[in-house]
Amino acid sequence: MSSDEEEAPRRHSIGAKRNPDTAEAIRAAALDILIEEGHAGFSIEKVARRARAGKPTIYRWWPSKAALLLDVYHRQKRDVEYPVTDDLESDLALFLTSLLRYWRDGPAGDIFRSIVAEAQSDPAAREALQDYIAERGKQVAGIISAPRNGPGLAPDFPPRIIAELVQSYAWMKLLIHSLDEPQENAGLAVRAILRGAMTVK
Amino acid sequence: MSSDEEEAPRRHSIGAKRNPDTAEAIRAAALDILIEEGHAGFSIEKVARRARAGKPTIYRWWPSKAALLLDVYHRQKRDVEYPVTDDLESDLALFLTSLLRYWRDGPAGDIFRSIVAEAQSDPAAREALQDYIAERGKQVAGIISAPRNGPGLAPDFPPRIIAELVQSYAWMKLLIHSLDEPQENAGLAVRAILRGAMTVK
DNA sequence: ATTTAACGAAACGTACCGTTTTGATAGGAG
DNA sequence: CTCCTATCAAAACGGTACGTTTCGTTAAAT
Repeated sequence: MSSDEEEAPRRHSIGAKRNPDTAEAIRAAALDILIEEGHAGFSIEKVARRARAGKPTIYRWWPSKAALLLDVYHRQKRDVEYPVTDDLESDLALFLTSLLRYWRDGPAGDIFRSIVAEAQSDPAAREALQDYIAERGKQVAGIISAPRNGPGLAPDFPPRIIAELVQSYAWMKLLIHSLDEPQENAGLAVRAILRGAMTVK
Repeated sequence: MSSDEEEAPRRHSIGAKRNPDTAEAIRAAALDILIEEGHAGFSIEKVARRARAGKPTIYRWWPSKAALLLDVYHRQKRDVEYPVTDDLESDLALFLTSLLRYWRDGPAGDIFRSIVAEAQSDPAAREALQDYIAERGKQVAGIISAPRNGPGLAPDFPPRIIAELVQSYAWMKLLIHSLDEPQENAGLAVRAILRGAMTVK
């Protein structure tokens, strides 16, 4: 149980401009701590220690925990598919399962979980999260509204609602740590959303 | 800015058994603080001060913040409808809109938000939350699977998936503070889930 | 009458918050 | 080349909350 836990390159000011190494060390430390200790063990103080950075340096560039987490999340390589084929249902199912896998297999899920939690305390984080989900919602709506030869969305149906349904399903699975359910469930959810779960009349 | 902010009945031990007044004062203080200051301002220390209770008393009966919050949430009068008529779609829409209204108009939404946030740090809270959602899921599945004269769920379709879709939609609206959207959206979501959003083939 | 358990109050050591101060560093403007 | 300026790490600040321990009290339980 050392005090810095791995990495610790001594750095210092490089003059009257931001040191990119410091910024990167802070982001890396934040990510590592989140992975190793989870949201409960995450603090700016620990990030500073591990990155060998001063706390003021962190607060100088990231006004809050949420800002740092959002930055780290956005810089993660996003391995999520947004396919557009002639089969809307399988496109949406593929999006959903790839999102769930992306959250499950890498650190992205842990980060996003923390952001959602933080957004319940920090109004600025909440706004950022609202904007983010709206943004992603548009992308999903892009899948949904793309021109297809096969059957598409009913013309009067707002694609945003469908996007929200898919997204919120993924959110809940993330937040209650049920990302490792069988893939069939996600497929069934998408099937319900697009083709309905009721008996045909 | 007084130190106790309203209520503060002096209490003491009533012998070798739990004092129900103390328990109630603690729950009331917790609720008030959550309403007035939100999740960010909520702490066991504040609850103790406001309830004129000792911190050990709180920890004696509620092992964590999450336990206290869950207790308070469960004791809220639950004004949510679980209707069963011959029209499954309107039943589910009524459930969903009444849940959203319940969260929006009273303190229940604030409490539940805090619980979800807390569950991202506290494993015990997470388990409790998993159990809770499973429990509620069964109730919703009860609506869905109830015998009806009208058309019901496709026989091969697991009701749990439908329940989860409806619940997760409500969760997201809660967590990003979008409970005051027009009711039509909830209706559209339910329509999609039950009858599909695609053009009929 | 004695044991037992809960209670409020105070204090403990630890951790983190967000901010301030200090002194070293080196780019940028004139 | 010289100052100005912004960044940096480090240390310390007062404040808050954590979860626990210690103490003196109250009164039910036995």
